[in-house]
Amino acid sequence: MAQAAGVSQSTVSLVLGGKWRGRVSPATARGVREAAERLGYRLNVAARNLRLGTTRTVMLIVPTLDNPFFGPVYTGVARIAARNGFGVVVYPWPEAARGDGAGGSPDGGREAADAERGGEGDGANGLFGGAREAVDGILAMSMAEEALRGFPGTPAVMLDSDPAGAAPTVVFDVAGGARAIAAHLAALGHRRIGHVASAVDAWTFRARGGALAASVEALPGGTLVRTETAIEAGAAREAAGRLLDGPEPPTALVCDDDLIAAGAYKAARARGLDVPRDLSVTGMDDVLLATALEPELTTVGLPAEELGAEGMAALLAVLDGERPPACSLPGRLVVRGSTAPPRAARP
Amino acid sequence: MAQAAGVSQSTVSLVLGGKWRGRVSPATARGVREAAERLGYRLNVAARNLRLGTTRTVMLIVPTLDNPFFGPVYTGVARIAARNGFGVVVYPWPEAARGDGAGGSPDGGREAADAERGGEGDGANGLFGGAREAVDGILAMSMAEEALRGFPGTPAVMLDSDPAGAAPTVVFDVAGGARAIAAHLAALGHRRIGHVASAVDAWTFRARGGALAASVEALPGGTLVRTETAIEAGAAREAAGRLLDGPEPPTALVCDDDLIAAGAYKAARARGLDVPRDLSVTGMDDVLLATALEPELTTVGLPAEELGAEGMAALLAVLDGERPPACSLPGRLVVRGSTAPPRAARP
DNA sequence: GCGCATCAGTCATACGTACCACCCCAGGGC
DNA sequence: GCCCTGGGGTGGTACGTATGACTGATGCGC
Repeated sequence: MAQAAGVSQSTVSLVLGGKWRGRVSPATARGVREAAERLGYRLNVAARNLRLGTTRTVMLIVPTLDNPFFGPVYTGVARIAARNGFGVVVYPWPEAARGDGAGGSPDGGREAADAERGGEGDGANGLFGGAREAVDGILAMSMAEEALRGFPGTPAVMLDSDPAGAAPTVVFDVAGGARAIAAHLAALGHRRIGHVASAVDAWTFRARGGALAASVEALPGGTLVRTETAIEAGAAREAAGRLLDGPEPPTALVCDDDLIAAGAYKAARARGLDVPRDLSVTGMDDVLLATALEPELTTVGLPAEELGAEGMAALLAVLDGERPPACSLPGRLVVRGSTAPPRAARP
Repeated sequence: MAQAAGVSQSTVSLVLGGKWRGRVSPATARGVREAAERLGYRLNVAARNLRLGTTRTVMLIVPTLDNPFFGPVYTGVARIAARNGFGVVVYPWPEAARGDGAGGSPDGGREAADAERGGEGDGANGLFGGAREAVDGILAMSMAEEALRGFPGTPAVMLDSDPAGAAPTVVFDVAGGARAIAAHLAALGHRRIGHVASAVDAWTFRARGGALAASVEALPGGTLVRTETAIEAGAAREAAGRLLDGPEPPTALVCDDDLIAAGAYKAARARGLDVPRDLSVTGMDDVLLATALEPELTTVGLPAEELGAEGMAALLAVLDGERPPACSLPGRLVVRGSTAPPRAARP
């Protein structure tokens, strides 16, 4: 390439690296670029990374791609990253989110494959997957801190995760959201409230449940009945059904997220209950589904894109050697058609 | 590190790289691993990538993270990749999917940022973002082939994209799915059918629309009325409404995906029409939403995970220098509660 | 005409790994 | 005692880039 352009390798690096101003004449620079274009030559990323000791790329770890909620989070991250010359790569890591294998390396089945090919645990830590590990920083969304153990020494910020940990965090004020829902239902006259909780063992759900329980119990005459549900379709419906079929069924169901609320709708319909006349239902997250349901769902909207942006900003601070303060973003109660006064409170 | 373990750098590389069997004694190998553990030492990924000229990582490009449909696709890709010692990284690239900027580099705002910092287009092609570009192969989901222009020379397989292109493809048989829906509605007695099409200009939607139109027009007395909708919430409702408010409204609405179908439900309800008694509605994709709706949606389930797995297998073949044959995966019509004979056909 | 500054570019080196070629040593056959 | 073999390990080099130190040429002030 260098001789194709009639210059030295240094000059090629200068030009293609974009820092030629004042060192290389515009004419020469143009010549180099044209030669590169002609030959389809591009700078070798691995060599650059090695030389610079940096990749200017961060990794966003998410529990799954099945949840559209992470879309806007990525958007926020990518926006701030781009503005600062960073790239973003997404790494879905369900094992870490579920807790199994969170202590291990981020290789998932790779180690198994390694062993299969005769490795029998030699490498000890996952060695394959260059690009995935070659990042300057990590944003871990809805994860336990153990998830970071696979990346010792890599700067990290936790999103929507327990702020009590060692790593800096940016979280939603999910407790505030839960309190807002409780206050809304209390104002409508509800006292006997059901909580259809997510079975996922994550800080965000623990925090929602805790705040909800505290709010309801502080209510005169308030009682909370609780059940858990997996995310599989149908499971939420069954779980909500358990509460509705119990003695003294609740007049309102608070669901840990919007998808669970959809299950609650179906449980209500199956029992001939009208939402919201016979049963109020609330969700959390305000994803597209919330307005696709009939009636539209009362829920708490969480600023997902802002979370991503704040998280990336915090990570940039960490990379600059600073220690960003913990950050909590408030949600917003969105009252739609799924909540109303309980039957008994009406004339 | 080498002297900490009392061996040469070569031996460290051998041991940590996992190919020491027969070259290093087990005792020495253990010593090296212990020293590495003690020092928190790990092999440098960038150096390895440079030396080997490979990263054993592939990139899955998706149009957006907002759509849960891509979750299972990733799962399928990751499964096959892991089995073969490859890592997978996800790169959401909305600009490419929309067609604007598809001819450019995969840098999105990065070039803008570059210019901002004084680059004024010098680098020409995106130079930042080491990890994102350092991949051995690309799987591009629901993309136009132009999206690959940003990665000249990188082996690629297109998923759910126009099979007429130069790159190998793995697609859903969306045309077959559309025909199955048309046949189902025809069997129920529907003749006047509305098509609420996605405004996204992608092969998959063009193929759906084309097959549907052909099927309906082949029907004795069959007519198809068509409208387009954006993905924004509410837009689908409005679009469906346009068809329902026209002269001689259709007795069935075929929607390009499940989310659009949810909008159609709302349009029907707003007009006092019962689904499926007054109006049949169908979707496509069979995402979770399909069973969250009431009534549950008749739709076509697409084998998303299988698509990912087949795609990754095809990419591995390409990396081996082979030329995998085009592959088309059939969908499966799932008849649920949203379709029924039209009113006129009933006694 | 001379010294000095500036411009345009090159040289040489280091980044950390993988692996070929080599070396050393112990043991064994004869 | 000598050659051979093979196991166990090391030396040295190349991968392609970025960059500080250096060089040669040109222009300019005096």
